[in-house]
Amino acid sequence: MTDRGERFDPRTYEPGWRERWAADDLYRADDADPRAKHYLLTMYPYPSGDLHIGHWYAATGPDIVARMRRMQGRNVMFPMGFDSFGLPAENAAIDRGVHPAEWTASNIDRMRAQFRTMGCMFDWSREVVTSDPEYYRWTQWLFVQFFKAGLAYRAMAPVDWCPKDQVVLAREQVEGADRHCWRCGTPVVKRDLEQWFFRTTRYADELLDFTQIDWPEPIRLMQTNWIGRSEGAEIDFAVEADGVAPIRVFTTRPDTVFGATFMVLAPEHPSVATLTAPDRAEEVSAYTAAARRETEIERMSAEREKAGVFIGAFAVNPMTDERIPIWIADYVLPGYGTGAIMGVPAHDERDYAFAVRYDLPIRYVVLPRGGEAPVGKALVAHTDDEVLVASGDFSGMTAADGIAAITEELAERGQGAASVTYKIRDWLISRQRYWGAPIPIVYCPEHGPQPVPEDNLPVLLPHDVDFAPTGVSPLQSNEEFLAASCPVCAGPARRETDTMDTFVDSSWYFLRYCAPKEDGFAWDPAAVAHWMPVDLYTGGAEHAVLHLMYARFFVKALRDMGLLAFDEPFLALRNQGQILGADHHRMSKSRGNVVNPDDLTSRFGSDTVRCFLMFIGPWDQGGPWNPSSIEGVHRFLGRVWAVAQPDSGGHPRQIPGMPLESGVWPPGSSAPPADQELATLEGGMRALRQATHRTIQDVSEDYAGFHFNTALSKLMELTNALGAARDEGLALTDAYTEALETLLLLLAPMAPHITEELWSRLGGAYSIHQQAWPAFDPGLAAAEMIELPVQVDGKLRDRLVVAPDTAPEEIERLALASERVQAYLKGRAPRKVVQIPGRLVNVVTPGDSPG
RNA sequence: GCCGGGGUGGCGGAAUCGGCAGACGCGCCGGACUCAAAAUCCGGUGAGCGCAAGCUCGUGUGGGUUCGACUCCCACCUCCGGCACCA
Repeated sequence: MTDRGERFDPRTYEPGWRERWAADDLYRADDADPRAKHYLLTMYPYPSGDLHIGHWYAATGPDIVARMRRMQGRNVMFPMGFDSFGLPAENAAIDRGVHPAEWTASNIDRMRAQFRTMGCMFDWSREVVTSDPEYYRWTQWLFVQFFKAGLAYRAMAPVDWCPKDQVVLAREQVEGADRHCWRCGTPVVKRDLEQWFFRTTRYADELLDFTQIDWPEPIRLMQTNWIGRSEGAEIDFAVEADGVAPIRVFTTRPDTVFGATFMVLAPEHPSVATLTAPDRAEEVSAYTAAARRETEIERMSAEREKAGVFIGAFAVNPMTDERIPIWIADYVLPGYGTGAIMGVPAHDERDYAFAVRYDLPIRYVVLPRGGEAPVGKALVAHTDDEVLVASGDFSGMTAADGIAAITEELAERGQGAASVTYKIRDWLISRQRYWGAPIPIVYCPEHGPQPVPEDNLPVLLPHDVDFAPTGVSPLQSNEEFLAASCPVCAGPARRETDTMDTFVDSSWYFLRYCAPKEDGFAWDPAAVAHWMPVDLYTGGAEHAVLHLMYARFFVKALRDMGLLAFDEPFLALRNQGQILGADHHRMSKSRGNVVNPDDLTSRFGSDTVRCFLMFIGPWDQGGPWNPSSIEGVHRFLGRVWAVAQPDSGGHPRQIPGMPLESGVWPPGSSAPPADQELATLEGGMRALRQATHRTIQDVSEDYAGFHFNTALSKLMELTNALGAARDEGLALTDAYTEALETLLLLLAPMAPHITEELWSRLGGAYSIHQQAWPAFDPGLAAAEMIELPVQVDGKLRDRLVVAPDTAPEEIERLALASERVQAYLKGRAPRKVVQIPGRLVNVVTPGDSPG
C-alpha cells in the first residue's frame, strides 16, 4: 500500500480526512446513545471576522480531552456556536455602512470554515447563533420569566456610562484603577439613569458556595472577592433633633463602638437634606455639588486626602451617650452598607486620616493585652491577644467576644442587629444599542411596563434604523418598531428600545446546545436533563466575574423558577493561558505581532499547528509565540510518519517464531540464553513494551490533567524508542506493532489527521477516532531492573542496578560495598543509612564532629 | 495598599505528598550523506577546574529545618494578573 519512504506531506491527506469526517457525521452526539454522557464545552467566540491563533489554542486543549473521553467509551457532546450579538457589528455598520446582520453573517461563514480546518470534533449539527431570532426569541422569553419572578426590575440609579460607546455598562464591565470601559478602554462617567437590572444580589450567598464544583482556585477567589461578603452589625445612632429617625450605620467592628467619636454620611445620603443646620447649608451644598461633578476616578482614589464638611448636626453614641458630630465626606460611598458610618479613628485608617485633618478625638478601645496605644496611626488588625478597654462592662473581653456581646446588647435595646453586606451590585442589563436582543417590554400610560405576551415573541429587531450613536437606542429612530399596544388594555403603548447585554445571551447558550432545533420551548427538558450540567468547561479567565458568574446566577434563578433541576451549570472549569506575540506583548493589529493560523496551516498542516500550540508550555499558562520551535514539532510528526513505515528505513529482519508473549528475557538471570542475538532482540522487545505501557499511563493522565506539553514530550520519547527499535531490527515484531499502534492511538487526540492516515495505511479500521483507548498493563510497565542512586551525605556518588523487590538489607550491603562509598567512609562505620524504597540510598558518614 | 500566580541552562519548559535538577523540544557545536547546499540521520551541549578518573558550584536574594531542599519555614527582591476609600 505504501511506497517505500513516501514523503511526509500533510497537505496531501489532511483536507480529505476532514471532508470524510464531516460527510460521515463522525462527531455527532446522539441523545439516545446508551453510553455515559460527557458534555464538554469551550466558550463560543464572538464572530469578529477571522480566527485568531488564540482560538486555536483555546479549542485544541478541550478537543484533545473530548477525543480521549470518546475513545474511552463516553458519549461526548462537544458543540460550537457564535456569540453573535454585540457592539463591533454595530461599529462596523457605522464605520463601513454594512448592516450588522450582514457583517455578522459573513464573519460567521468565514470563521466556520476556518474552524473546520482545525480538525476539532465539534458537533456542528448543534450550532447556536445568538443573533438568530430563533435563539433570541428565547432570550426574551427568559427575560419575561425573570420579570415575572421579580428578578428583573427597572430602577433609577447612578450607573457607569461609556462616553465613547454611548452606552451604560454593568459594574463588572468597568475595569482597572482608571475605571475604564472593558471594550474600548475609555474612562467611564457616572450618570443617574433609569435602567433594567437583574437581581444578582439575591444569590450572593449561594454564589459564594463552590462546594459542588471543581473550579480553579484563582477564579473562585475572584468571584468571592467580587461578591465581597462582610459580616458585622447595623447600629442605630439617635439624632439630636426632634422627630428625626435615627441614622443606621454598618460596621464590621461593632467591638469598637465605644471609640466612635463622629459620624460620616455619604454626600448622597437622604438625611443630609433634613439634618443640615441652616448656617452650614451653603458649605454642604457646595461640597455635595463638587462631589457629584468629580469623576469616579478622582472620587475612588485612595491616595486622595480625606475631606468633608460638618453639617451642623449631632448624633448620640448608643454606648457612651456622647454627642458626636455628623459630617459628610465622599469617602463614604452611597451604594455600600447604609451609606453611613460611625467614625472610629483609632481603629480605621480612613477615619484616622479624617480625624487628624479635622482635629476630631481619637480614642483607642481595643489594645493588645497590657499594651500601649500606638502613636500616629490607627490600630487596625485585631488578634486574639487584643482586648477591649474603656468599653464599660465589655472591657477585658477579646475583640471577637466583644463583637458578639456588643451586637447582642444593641439588639436587646432595639438599637442594632447583626448584619451582612455585599460589594456585588445587581447586574445592569439594558444597553442603548441596536445589535442585541430587544427587551420585550411595552410601556402603557395606564398600566406601566408590561412584558410582551409570550405568544408575541420574538420582538424582532427591525432592519432599518439609524445607527449613529446618540446616547439613546437606535431603535427609537424606527416609528414602526416603537408603536405597540398594551397587553392589558390593548391601548396604545410604546415599546422598550434598549437591548440586552450580550452576557444575557451567553448565560444560557449551553442549555440550547442540548436541543438547538427545539421550537416550542427555550430548550428540550429531556435533552437538558440528559446532558446538563456541563461536565467540563474551558475558556479564558477574563470572564471570572462576568460570564462565569452570570451563568451561575442564571442557572440558580431558573432552578428556583422550577425550570431546571440542578444548581451549577459547569461542574469543572479549566482556564487556558494567553498566546502572546513573539515580542511578549498581547497580539494586536496595531503592534503587527499577530500570528495568522491560516498561513501556518498552509505551510505545516493543522496537526503541526495543534501539536506546536500544545507544546509551547502548560496550557493554563500560555506564553509568547516562538516561531522557531514549530519546525521541531513538524520534524516530530515526520518521525512518526517514518516509524509507521518500518520497511522504509533501518535494517528490518524477520524473527521467525517469536510471539509477543515469549519476548521476555530477564537480564538478571545468570544463565545467558543460548542464542545471544535472539536474547538481545528479546531484551529490546521487552524494553519497548515497557516504554509502550508507561506511555499509555503517562499520556492518559497528562491529557486528563490538561498537561499537553508533557504528554507530547512522552509521545516523542516513544517515537524515538520506536526509531531505535527499528534500527535494532525489531521492526517486524509484535512488540513493534503494539508500540506503533499505541503511539497512533495516543497521538490521535492531538494530531487527528496524521494518525487517521497512518492508521488507515496500516490496515486499521476506520476511524482511529472510534477505536478504544489503549489499556495500560501495570505488569508490563514495571521495570524488571531498577537503577538506584547511591548518595553519600546527600550527594550522588554511585548507582546500583537491582531487581525492584531486592530486600533493604541487601541494598544496604551493596551500597556499603561500593568502592566509591568506601572511599568516602574511609573505613569508618556509617552513622546511618537512609533508604527510600525504589528511590535512593543515602549513606551518612560519621562526619568530623558528631551531631 | 489588599488578594492571587510566577522567577530553573543561550531559549520554551520538565521534575514540587522533600529523594538522581535540567525530561522533551529549540538553538548551537561536531560528524555522516552530498560536487555543494537543503532536507534527513548520528554524537555532544548548565558553569568552572582537570589529560583523565573525577571534583566544586548551580533552581530570584538572605537565613533556617533536614541524612537530604527547586520543593517545607521565616524575611526580602522582582515580574504578571485581579481588586482597589467596600467601613
